[in-house]
Amino acid sequence: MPTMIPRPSQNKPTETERRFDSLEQEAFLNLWRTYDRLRALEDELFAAHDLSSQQYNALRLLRSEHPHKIRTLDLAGRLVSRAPDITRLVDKLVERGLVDRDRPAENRRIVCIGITDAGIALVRELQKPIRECHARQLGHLPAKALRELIALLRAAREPHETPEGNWR
Amino acid sequence: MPTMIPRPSQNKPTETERRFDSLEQEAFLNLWRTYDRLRALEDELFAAHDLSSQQYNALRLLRSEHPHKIRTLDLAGRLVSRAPDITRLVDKLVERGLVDRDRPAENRRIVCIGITDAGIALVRELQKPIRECHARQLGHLPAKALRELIALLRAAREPHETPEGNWR
DNA sequence: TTCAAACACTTGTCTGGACAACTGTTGTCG
DNA sequence: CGACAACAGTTGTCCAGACAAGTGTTTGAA
Repeated sequence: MPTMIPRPSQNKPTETERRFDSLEQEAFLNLWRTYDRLRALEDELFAAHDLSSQQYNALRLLRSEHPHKIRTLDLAGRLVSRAPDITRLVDKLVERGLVDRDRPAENRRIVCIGITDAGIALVRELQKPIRECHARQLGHLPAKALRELIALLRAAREPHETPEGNWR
Repeated sequence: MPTMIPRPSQNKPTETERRFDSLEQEAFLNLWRTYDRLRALEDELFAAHDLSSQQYNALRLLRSEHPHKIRTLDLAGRLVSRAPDITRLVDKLVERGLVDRDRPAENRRIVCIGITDAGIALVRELQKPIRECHARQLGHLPAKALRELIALLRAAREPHETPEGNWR
């Protein structure tokens, strides 16, 4: 057995000691693995509608702000996952007529993005299948466990959220 | 307030009702967000060594099997994240001399991959900075919380793991 | 024995994500 | 007023990830 973390005594190695370098690493790799497994289910659903999860995410956020429009970089900052490529992400949604952009005359630096009726219709159409998908992902856990999981995840990333990090 | 899930009574909306379509969705989005935030820290470290987390993952796995070699698709199946592009992932590691491949004469269909001394040296060199990185990611949580988190994550993905899914 | 099916990758090709460099716009300070 | 920095995106370019189609190898059944 190659490199292994030092242990004080001769007990049998724990799961962490056998497979991971630290408890924190075990937690992170479990997080990564779980995300990967669960995302696969979602991806399948979104792919059937030619959407990525990030695109759907943007639509959901824009719908919740409707009829208000929001700035491009605001949108980027509120997505679940970091999105340096926000321009082209929005480009594709515009091409499909799901959102629209406009550059207000009073401040021509910014670009405001809003969801169209077609976009709202799509989100509406997806609502039920997505809820079912989430049920397949996590429906086997009781509500209590889900709430504990949510609380622990929040605590886990808390130091890494910027104060204005208002994702959803 | 646009589309919102029906509620039985007139209490004030819960966090879930205000921002998410279901508790399962809230859990999944928290999982995604947390993964995204924590991964950013890791990525920075790996990028400094021109590695992706998936590549490091492969190296770590190969090192743990050293001096045995393993088949390409075995390797792919044991990575944390799904890797349909395993060939080219390994290509890059071969180019850098971190792993080597050979095609055994007794079965020329398969390709076996092993880590080289240079690969072992790199993993060794990275071990300390990575442990520190994991501490930055999650060191603020007490061990008890980490263990609870790990258990919940395991339970969450359990139905979505194939029986032979022996990732690490 | 031969030939089709299964296996284990490999390659072609496309799309999306990442960073950096660039453009146009607006504050702001001498 | 004029120049320069800061802002808000946008574009160029590269690289990783995904799927599908292709290649070489082996098995196994007619």
